[in-house]
Amino acid sequence: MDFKSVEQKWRTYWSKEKLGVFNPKNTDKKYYCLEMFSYPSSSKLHLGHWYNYGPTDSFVRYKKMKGYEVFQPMGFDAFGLPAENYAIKTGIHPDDSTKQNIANMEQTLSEMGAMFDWTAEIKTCEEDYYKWTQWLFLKLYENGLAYRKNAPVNWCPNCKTVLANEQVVNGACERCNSTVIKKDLTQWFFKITEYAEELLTSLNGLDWPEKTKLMQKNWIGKSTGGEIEFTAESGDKFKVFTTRADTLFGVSYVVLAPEHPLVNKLTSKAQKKAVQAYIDETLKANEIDRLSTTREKTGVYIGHNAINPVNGKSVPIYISDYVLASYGTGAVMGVPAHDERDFDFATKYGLPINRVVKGVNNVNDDLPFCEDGIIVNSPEFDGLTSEEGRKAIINKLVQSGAGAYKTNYRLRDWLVSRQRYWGAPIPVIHCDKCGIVPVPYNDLPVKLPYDVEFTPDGESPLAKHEGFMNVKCPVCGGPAHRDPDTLDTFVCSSWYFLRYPDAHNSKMPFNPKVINKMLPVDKYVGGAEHACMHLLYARFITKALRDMGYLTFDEPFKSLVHQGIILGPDGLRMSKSKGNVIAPDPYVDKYGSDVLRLYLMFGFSYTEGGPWNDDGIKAIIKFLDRIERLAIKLKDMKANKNVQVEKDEKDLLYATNYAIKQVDKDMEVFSFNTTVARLMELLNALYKYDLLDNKNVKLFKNCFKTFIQLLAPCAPHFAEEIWEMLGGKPSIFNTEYPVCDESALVRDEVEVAVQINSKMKTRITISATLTEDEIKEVILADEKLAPELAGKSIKKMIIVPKRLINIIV
RNA sequence: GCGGAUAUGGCGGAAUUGGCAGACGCGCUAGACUUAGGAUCUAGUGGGAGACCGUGGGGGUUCAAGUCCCUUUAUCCGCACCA
Repeated sequence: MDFKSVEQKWRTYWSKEKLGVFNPKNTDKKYYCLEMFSYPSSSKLHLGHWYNYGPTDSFVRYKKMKGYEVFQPMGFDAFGLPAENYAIKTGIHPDDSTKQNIANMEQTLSEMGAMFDWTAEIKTCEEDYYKWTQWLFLKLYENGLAYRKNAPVNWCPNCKTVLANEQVVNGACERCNSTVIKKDLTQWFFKITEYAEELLTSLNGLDWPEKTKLMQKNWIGKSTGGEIEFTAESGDKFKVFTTRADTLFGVSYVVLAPEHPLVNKLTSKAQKKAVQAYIDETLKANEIDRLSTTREKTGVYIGHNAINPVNGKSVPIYISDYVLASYGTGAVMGVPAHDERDFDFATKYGLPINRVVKGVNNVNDDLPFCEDGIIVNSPEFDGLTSEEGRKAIINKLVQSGAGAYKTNYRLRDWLVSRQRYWGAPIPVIHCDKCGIVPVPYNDLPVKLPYDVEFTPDGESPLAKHEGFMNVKCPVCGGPAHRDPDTLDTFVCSSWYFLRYPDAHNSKMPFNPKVINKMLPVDKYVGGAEHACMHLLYARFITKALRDMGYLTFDEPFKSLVHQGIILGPDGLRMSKSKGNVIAPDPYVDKYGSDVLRLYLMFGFSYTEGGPWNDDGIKAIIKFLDRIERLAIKLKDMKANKNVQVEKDEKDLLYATNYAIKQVDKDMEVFSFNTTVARLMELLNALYKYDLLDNKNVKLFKNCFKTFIQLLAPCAPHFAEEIWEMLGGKPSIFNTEYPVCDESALVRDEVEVAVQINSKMKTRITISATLTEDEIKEVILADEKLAPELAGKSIKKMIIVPKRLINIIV
């Protein structure tokens, strides 16, 4: 088959017939299947795109044949850092390079032959999209969900620029190799923590991979405990958060994060120098290192003490980098006897280690003992369990005003400011008189100016652009300036699924009437690397918009699937530097897009992925060749008068209906490799039937046509061509999906395994309808088993219907 | 470090969820057909002469474990400014 012209022919046909275009009249039968849109990083699709979009398109085509009105949109997550870096390197404007990349990707996406609804395409860098991203920002601001505060950024003192974590290599700037430090900037945050509890609890109702739900759960990191107020000798008060209030009597020191606001004030003169040196060092460390439990604990005494509210004891205040300003209160109490990190710390700095919990029932309670137990050395609380003690101690502190119950989340508010050009400008104006003034809705979008300079010299191109920066205050009319920052691209992707069903609305980001019918997304398919960020942000935005009254659903993605990762032939992640990148295009050129798609479906477990291997391609080519040969043969086969349905025909019908049933089941759960395996089995059965002299041609042809229908979602161009060759009316995707005839699957006899003492002995074929007693009779009469059973008494017989019999002697 | 996952023939991968391990395919072996074969068709293919042994290693539960429990090793993914 000349696949090039065939594939072109059918793509043209599909496009003419608007096969992929959603018909809103059928919204009641809608199936919204969404693949994560791609970043237009280069001009070509890589295998990862193919792996995400190809098999998922087969799923969508399968759903279409099952009678759904499918909606499968595609777009581009077009803002982002790489385009800007590329501009700095080459001078090519991000707008130009991005648009060029998108045009190329659209071309290759169309060659894939996926049934995307291009009429709903989105590009996040276009004004008619980012206008609404800005609208979203203003809505969140209006509802108290966007606020400003100081937060550290990676700062390269040499380039005078903010760096992404990715651009920091071993603590140094990737460009100039200077040591990167943390620098505080006032930045915008979204208050995702306000939804922490709901984001956690409503995970339960989602049809998502369990591991993804678990990762989000851990990421949100709920812990319950108390906030306890210590008073410094200076009179300043600060709180610590703890889940182990039961160990409060064991506190031998407290630790503030080096960034804690009180550090400067409380540090004694004598310790100033040491403390400052430690803080400077901390600014260089990244968070992963700081939280490492095996890293040696370091810290500095600040020359000031604090009073433990429960017993009035004075304990030293330290700073240490293992305490993070961003979690809890930025201060912790040190209980060396019952916490490993505190134990290490106390051992190193010679601090007292006071046991206040004992293990029960002879458990090994060597220190540090971090489990719950019985309280000791804590006057009126001795003898309580840890559980009771936590409550009793917090209750006492509540009365004295020095403590409170507190639920803490590891989840932090979402920092959305980026000191960069290529993103959606933050629609806010700063006025000396009026303060922060949101840009009026009528003035949206705040357009990104095109005429900017890209130099790696510090300030972002927007901050230097006077025409952009200088504006009149919308309130007082006085001189004011724009916010020079742009929004994190995760903001753009946190609501794009809401835009697709109403992509051309120029009055609103979306019409609630439309999208409340079209959403939630029925199936979302994309990489597992998004488990904690994108997927959490999208859930948050959905809930926020719901609470503002725009949406009537609580969750954006009802059902979620992660595809795996295709590795290089060496089993390692593909990368240019390793030289193991496999490009899809040569395969598409040589064998066609159906072959590549089918191989991706057959050669891997979809959710696992794995190393690329050329040999697998051959299997697919052979498979399609076999189909085509049989089709050509069948085409000229004249219907005969033989309409018998005997053993061979029954076998063929069994194979056909078994395939219908299994393929249906496997497609539904994205088990594409077994889908193709079942199709190969059916083809083998068809070939076997073809060997017979005396065939029922009509039945043969019908089974083959059913086979082609089952194949169609997986090899769409090829199947259309064969379908047409056999006199079928295109498009095959408008035909009804085959229905399994269960009666063809009923077997009179079944083969069961026979074990003696759980060891496989033999297999016997018995009638499928036998009762347990009858089976026992048959077994005992079986001559193969007689010698095995001779002289032994049967203790027990375990019968698993239609599968196995285990005789215990 | 923390969080999440994975490990099955020479290879990619199956296994109705505790019930015949290795579906389907690649590769390999033999045969058929052919002027020819890196095409096609047919048959075989976990290891071992064998009793038996086999799902990363060790231990356990069970009539029965790839599947459940404990423990251990290796590899991969994410960690909040890559998207």
